[in-house]
Amino acid sequence: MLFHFRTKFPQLNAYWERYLEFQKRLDIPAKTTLLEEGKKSLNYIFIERGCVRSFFNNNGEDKTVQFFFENEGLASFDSFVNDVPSQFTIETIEPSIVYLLPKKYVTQLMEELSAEPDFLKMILQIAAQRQTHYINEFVSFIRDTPEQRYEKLLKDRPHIVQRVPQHYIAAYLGVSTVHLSRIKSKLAKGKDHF
Amino acid sequence: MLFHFRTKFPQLNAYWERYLEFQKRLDIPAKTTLLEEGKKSLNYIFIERGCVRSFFNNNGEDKTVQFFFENEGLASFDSFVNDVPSQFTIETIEPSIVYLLPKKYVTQLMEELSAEPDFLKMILQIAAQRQTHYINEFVSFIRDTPEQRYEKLLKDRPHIVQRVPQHYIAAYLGVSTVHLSRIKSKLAKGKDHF
DNA sequence: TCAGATCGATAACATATGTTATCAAGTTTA
DNA sequence: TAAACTTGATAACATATGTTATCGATCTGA
Repeated sequence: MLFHFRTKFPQLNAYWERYLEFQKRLDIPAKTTLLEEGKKSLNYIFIERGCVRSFFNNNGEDKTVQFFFENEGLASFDSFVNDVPSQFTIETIEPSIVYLLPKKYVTQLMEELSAEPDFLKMILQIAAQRQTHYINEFVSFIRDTPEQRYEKLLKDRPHIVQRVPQHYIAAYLGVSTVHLSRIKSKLAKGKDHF
Repeated sequence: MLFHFRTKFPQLNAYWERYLEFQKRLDIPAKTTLLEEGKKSLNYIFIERGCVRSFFNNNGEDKTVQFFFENEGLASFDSFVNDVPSQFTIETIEPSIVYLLPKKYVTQLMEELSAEPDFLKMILQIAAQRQTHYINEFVSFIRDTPEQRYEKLLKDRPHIVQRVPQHYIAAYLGVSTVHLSRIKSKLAKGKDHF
C-alpha cells in the first residue's frame, strides 16, 4: 500500500523519506522466510534487490499466490491492518536486499499522511485498484484456460517467467508442474511454424 | 463499501440515515439490468428484497462472478471510485426491490464521514477485509477442486445454491453446467450410504 | 569438488472436465 | 392455454489435466 502511495502520488514522497532511518536493511540468501503463515505481520517489507513470493501450505504442498520484485513493497495487508495471523508465508526466491519498517512506524506514517488534503481520495483510489487487481486474478480462473493464463503472464509480466522457478509458477496458475511443462512445449511447437 | 461501514460501525448509521431521502426505490422484475458492462457506475445499489448478480460477457457467454442478497449494498467499486467503465454488468436474478443512491451523494456522504474520528482506521479495515475476500476467492481456485469449491459454497453460503439458477453457479465455480450437474449427482450418491 | 538437492522435460496411464445432443419438467408470455 | 423459453439431468465422446516415474542438467553447500 505504501509502495502504491509513493509511486502514484509523488507528492507524498517527503513523508516517506522521513521514515527511511527507521528501516532495517537485510541482505539475505534465497529461501529466507520474512513472515510465517499463522504469525502476525510486524513489518512493511520493501524490496531493493531480488524477489520474493507469498505462499501457503496445503496438505504439505506449497501453493504460491503472488510474486514481488525490485522496488515493490508488501505486507500481509489484512494481517497488518486487522491484526490477525497472516494466511501466507513470505520468503525470498533469489538472494535479496530488503528493508523492514516496523508496523509502529507505518501506523505513525499513515496518521501523518491523513493530514494531507485528498488523502481519503487517494486511499479509496488505491484500495479500489488493489481490489480490482485481485478480482482480475480471480476472474481469470473463470474466464481463461491455464494455457491462456500462462500466455497472459508471459505477455504482461514476462519477468516472472524469466526469474521464478517453474513449479512456483505452476502453482500460481493452478496447474501441476507437468502440465505447465506441457503448455510450454505446446506453445514452443506453435512458434516453430515460422 | 457503505454497506460494510454501516454494519461494522453502527456509530455511522446516523450519517447514513440523513441520505435515505435521496435514494430512489425501484421495484423491478428478474433479469433487469442495473449497470451495464462498459458504462460508468452512477449509483450505489442497496438490495431490500431479491437478489442480483454481477457478470461479464466472454465471447458471447455470460460469466457470473458474484451474487448479492437482501440487505447488501454494492457498486462497481473501481468504476465508482476511479471513474472508469465497469468491467461487469449488474442484473437482478429474482424480482427485486432496490434503492439507488446517486454517486454525487455517496461522495458527499464519504466527505462527511471523514470527519469522524478513526475514519481512516475504518476505511483501512474494510478495504483489507474486502481485499482478503477476493484473495480468498482467487486462492480457492489454486487450492481446491471444483467439487471442493461447490461443497464450500453449499456449507458457507447455502442461500446461493438455493436461490440462484445452476448455470450461474457453474460459471462462478469455473466449470460447465454439465459438470456441476455431475458434481451434484456424485455428492448425492455419497449421501445415499446413510 | 563431490554428493545431494533442485529444476525441468517427457512418457504412460488414470481421472477430470468440456462439448454436443437429447429429454423432461417447469415457467413465462402472448 | 399453447408455444416458447428456462432449467436441469444424463449419455457419449473428445480433450485437458493430474499422477507417478524416469532422466538429465544445473545448482549448492560441506
